[in-house]
Amino acid sequence: MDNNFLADILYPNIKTLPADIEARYPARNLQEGAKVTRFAPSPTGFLHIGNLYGAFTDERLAHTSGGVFYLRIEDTDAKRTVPNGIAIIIETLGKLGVKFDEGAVIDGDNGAYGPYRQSERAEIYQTYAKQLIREGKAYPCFCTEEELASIREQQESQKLTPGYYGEFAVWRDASLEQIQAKLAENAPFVLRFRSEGSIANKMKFRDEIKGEIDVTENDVDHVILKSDGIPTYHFAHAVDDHLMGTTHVIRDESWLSTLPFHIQLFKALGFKMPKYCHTAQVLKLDNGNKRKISKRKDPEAALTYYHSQGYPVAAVREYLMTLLNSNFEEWRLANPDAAIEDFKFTTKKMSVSGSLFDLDKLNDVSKNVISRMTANEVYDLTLAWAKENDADFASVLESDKDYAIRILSIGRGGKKPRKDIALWSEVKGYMSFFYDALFNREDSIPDKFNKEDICAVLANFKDTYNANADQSEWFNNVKAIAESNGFCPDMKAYKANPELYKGSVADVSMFLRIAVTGRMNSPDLYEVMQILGAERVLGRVAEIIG
RNA sequence: GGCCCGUUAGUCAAGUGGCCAAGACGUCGCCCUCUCACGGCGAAGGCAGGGGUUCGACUCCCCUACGGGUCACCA
Repeated sequence: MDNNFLADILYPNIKTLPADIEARYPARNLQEGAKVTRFAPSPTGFLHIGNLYGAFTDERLAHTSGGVFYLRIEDTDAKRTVPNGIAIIIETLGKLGVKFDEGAVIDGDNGAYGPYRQSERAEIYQTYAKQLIREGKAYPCFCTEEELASIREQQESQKLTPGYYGEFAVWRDASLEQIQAKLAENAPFVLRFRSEGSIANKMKFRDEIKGEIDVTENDVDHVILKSDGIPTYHFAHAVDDHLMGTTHVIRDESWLSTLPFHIQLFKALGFKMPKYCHTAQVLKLDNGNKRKISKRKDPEAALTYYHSQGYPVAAVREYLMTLLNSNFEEWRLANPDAAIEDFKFTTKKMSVSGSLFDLDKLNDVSKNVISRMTANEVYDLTLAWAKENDADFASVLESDKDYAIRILSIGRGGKKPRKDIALWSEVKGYMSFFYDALFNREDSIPDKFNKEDICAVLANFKDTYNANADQSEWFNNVKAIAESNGFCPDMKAYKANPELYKGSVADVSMFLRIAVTGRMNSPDLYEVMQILGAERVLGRVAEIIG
C-alpha cells in the first residue's frame, strides 16, 4: 500500500504539512509552573452547574499560577450549535465572574492561538489526519450506518464487546483498489485511527485529581474525521490542546473511558500529553439514588435557575468553591472578608467522588454572603433582580431609594448581622409591610386574648407614642402600658406566676407588632416604627382599634 | 455484559497505620430574648460487608455488594 498516494487521493486539497502549522503556533512564553487551561463547550447556549464546576477549576488553576485561561468553541457537531450560543455562554459565565484571557469572543477571536472555533479549523485537522494516513496510522472506512448497525447487532448477539475493532474493522486492511473503487462511486467515508492497542495490555496513568488509575489499552479503530471532514471530539482535542499549548485539561470524569484512545492519539501524533484533571460529577438525589444531574430533567441544573431565583453570584461561587476544594470552608471561616482570589486553589483538595448538590447548604452560604453586604449593595442587587423578574417591586424600590436603604439597614453591619435573606426573590416579603402598596395583614392577634384588652393596650400606645423617644424610652413606655393594663412588664416575674396576669410584655409587643406590621414576626419593632414614621404607625394601630 | 471510577453520619467532608474518627449544612433540645433572625451551648447520627498484611487499620492488599460513568460519523 502506498500510503502517500492514499493520503493524496483521500484529501487532495490539503497541501499544508504539520510543520507549516506548527510554525504558526509557537510555544507560549510563560513563567515556570504557569498553567494553561481552557473551557471548551459546545455552543448550545446552555450551561449547567457541572459546566460551572469545571470552568471555575479551569479559571482558578490558570489564574493562581500566572497562566492563561481561554475559551474554545467545540462546534464540530451542527446539531449542538444554536444561534447566539457563544454569546450566551460568555455572558452567563461573565455574570458568574468567570472571565477569559484569550479565545473566542462574541464576534471573533482574541488571541494568537486561534482560530478558537473548531469549525474554522478544518484544514488544520485534515493536515494532521493526512499525515497519519501517510504514516499508516489512519485509514478510510466506507461502512454505512446500516452496516455498522449490523456489526453491532452481531456483536451483541454473540455477547462480544461492541465496536469497530479486530475482525470487525472491515476496512482496516482494505486494498488500494477497493478504496479507489469506492472513491470512484463518490461513496462517503470516515477516517479511522488504526489502533495498535490490545485490551490485554493494562497500564497505570496519573490523573491530577484521581491519582493513579488503571487503564486498559484501546483496541477500537475510532473515527477521527467524520465524512464531512470535520473531526470528532477526540481528534480535535489532541490537535487543539497541543497547538494551543494547553497544559492542564480539566474535564468531567466521564471522559476517563476514552482516555486510552487519547493517549494513543497524542503518541501517534508525536504530541506531548497535557496533564489531565478528571473532575467528579455533580449529582442529584433521585428516588433514593444519586445520579448525574441532568439538564433535561432537573431545572436546578441550569445556571439560569440560580439567576432567576435570585441567588447572588457571590453565593453560587462561594458554594461551588466549598465543593471544589474541601478546605475552602475552613479558610473562609478564618478569612471571612478575604477575596476568593486569595484562596490557594489546588487539585489536591478536589473530591474524587461525586457530590450531591445541596440547596440547604447553598441557602446558608447565601445568607452569610448577603449578611456581609452593605445595605446599598443589597439594594442594588435586589433592584437588578426585580427589574428582570418583578417590575412592580422594582418600581416600589425605586420610588424612594433612601427609604429602602433604611429598611435594608436593619440589623445589618456589626458582629452579628441578621441572616435572613438567601435570595433576592425573598426580599419583597421582608420589606412588604413597609410599603402601603404592598402591606397586607398576614397574621392576626390570637383569639385567646380579650378584644377589649387588646384595644385598651393599643389605645394606650396610640396616646403615648413618641416618635422621638430613644429605644429604651420607647420600651419603657411599652412596659408601662403593659403594667397599667394588667400585663406583666417583667418576663421573669411573669414566668414565675403567669396566672397573676392577663399576659406579659411579650404579648403587648405582639399586639403592637401585628397592628403595625401585620405579622407575628419582624425585626426590632422600635426600628421598624422609626422607619415607618409616626403617621403610618398610628394609622395602622387605629385600624385595629376600629 | 466489557472497561473504568467511586463508597466516612440525611448532605458536603477532614483523616493518609497508633489518643474516646475534625468541621460545616440540616434536624432536635437548652440558653439569650418583646417576636423573628443572629449568637452561645448541647444532642442524635458515620468508616458498605468479608477476608488478609500488621503489635495495631478509616487509612495498605484481595474478594463481594452497592452506586456512578462509558461503550456514536455527540461532545
